[in-house]
Amino acid sequence: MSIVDRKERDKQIRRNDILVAAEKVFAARGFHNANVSEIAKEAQYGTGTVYLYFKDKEDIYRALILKGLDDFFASVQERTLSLTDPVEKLKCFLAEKFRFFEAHKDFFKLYIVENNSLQSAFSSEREQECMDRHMRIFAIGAAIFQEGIDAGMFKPADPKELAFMFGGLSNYLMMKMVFDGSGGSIERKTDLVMDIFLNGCRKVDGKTQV
Amino acid sequence: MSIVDRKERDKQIRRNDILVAAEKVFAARGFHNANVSEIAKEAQYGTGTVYLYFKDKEDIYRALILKGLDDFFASVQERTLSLTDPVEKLKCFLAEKFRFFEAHKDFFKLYIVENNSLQSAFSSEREQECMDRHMRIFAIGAAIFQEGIDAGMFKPADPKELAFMFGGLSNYLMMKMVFDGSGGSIERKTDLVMDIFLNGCRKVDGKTQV
DNA sequence: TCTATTTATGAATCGTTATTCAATTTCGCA
DNA sequence: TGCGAAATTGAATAACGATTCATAAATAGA
Repeated sequence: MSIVDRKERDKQIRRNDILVAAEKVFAARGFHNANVSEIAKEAQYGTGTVYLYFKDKEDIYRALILKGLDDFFASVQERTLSLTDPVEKLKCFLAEKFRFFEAHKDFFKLYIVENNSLQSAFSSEREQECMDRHMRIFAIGAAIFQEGIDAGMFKPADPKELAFMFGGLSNYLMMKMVFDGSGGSIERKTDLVMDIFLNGCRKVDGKTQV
Repeated sequence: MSIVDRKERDKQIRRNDILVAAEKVFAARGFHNANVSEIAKEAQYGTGTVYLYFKDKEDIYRALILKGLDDFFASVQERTLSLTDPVEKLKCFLAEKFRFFEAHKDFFKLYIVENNSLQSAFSSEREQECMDRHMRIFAIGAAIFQEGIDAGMFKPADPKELAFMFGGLSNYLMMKMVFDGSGGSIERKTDLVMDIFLNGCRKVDGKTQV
């Protein structure tokens, strides 16, 4: 058994080496400009070896997105579950999003920047898997808004729409941060987004309040 | 003169035919998957003809973005200039954004979805022109927030950051609308975004208010 | 109408790169 | 150590598609 086990484990290690290299190369040059031999070289393998672990170039990309989303989902789930207050949950979700993507900037680039433009071109079996993971994460946000609405804390609105906009708001702030390094600490960005999304940017004293 | 003029005018017409075709093809298949002969066929010209009007494939794409942004800028500028109240300006800007992109969905796909992933790969002379136009539009938003802050209507904050997030919020709602047709009327979407961004999604009666 | 000039064409070229595969190396085992 | 199986390799293949260019069509002016 030990030998079979080790082989399997080594296989996973090699597979992972390739994924790590691919993430770097894809993020640096974009899906279309990255080439497989480049990924292989980065991972210190021969070009053909890559094809022992992945069906084709797209398969590498999908596996990468899948792994990233699974990791993100797991970490959000773990931190969010113990909380009950919707506002706290939302804040925790957001902070984790900033933390995770700041720690995985390459993944962020792939996921937010590249992914959209690839959707249309591809339709592998994995495509659906990726979409499932994406929706699962989206659903966390939508559920929190639903809870908040039910609890009378948030205005009645379509929770999916809210989750969508909340995601957009935070993604854009993250983009700014990933590309030009601005935005300040995770704490600051979290508070900023929470404040805008929950309270708005309108000043609330006296006559300017509507 | 008349002959020279006509030639020039015809040239512009042909150039525009190609741009119209390219917008359609790029939006449908993405920059990398679209091919030039496809664009030529869509425009009812031979492949080589395209190269009489554009330097290369990227040049077509850039010209498209440039034209779209110029049109958008002009229409926003025109409608916004006469207003004085920052909130009204913002609302007008947003409504125009929804109106414009809803009328030019293909352009929206190119600009929002494709553009990000192409930034890194390209660096033509036109690239800078596109970025200039982009910044010019962004500046309109940032200026409105600045005015609002100065007038004491908005919370003191970095107007650029606000403009960025405001853009993200509305883009995401637009994406939803462009891709699955949801979101309701322009009026409704505008009000939704304005309300969230200005007042937040928190319910403001009694104990739930902080 | 006829020639010169401009414009259009799409087949051929050329470069690129994903993918394959025959040859080689490594590994497990006796 | 030596044999067969499994894994690795990177050069060769094959497909694709941007760009060019020799040829043809259209046009302007005489």
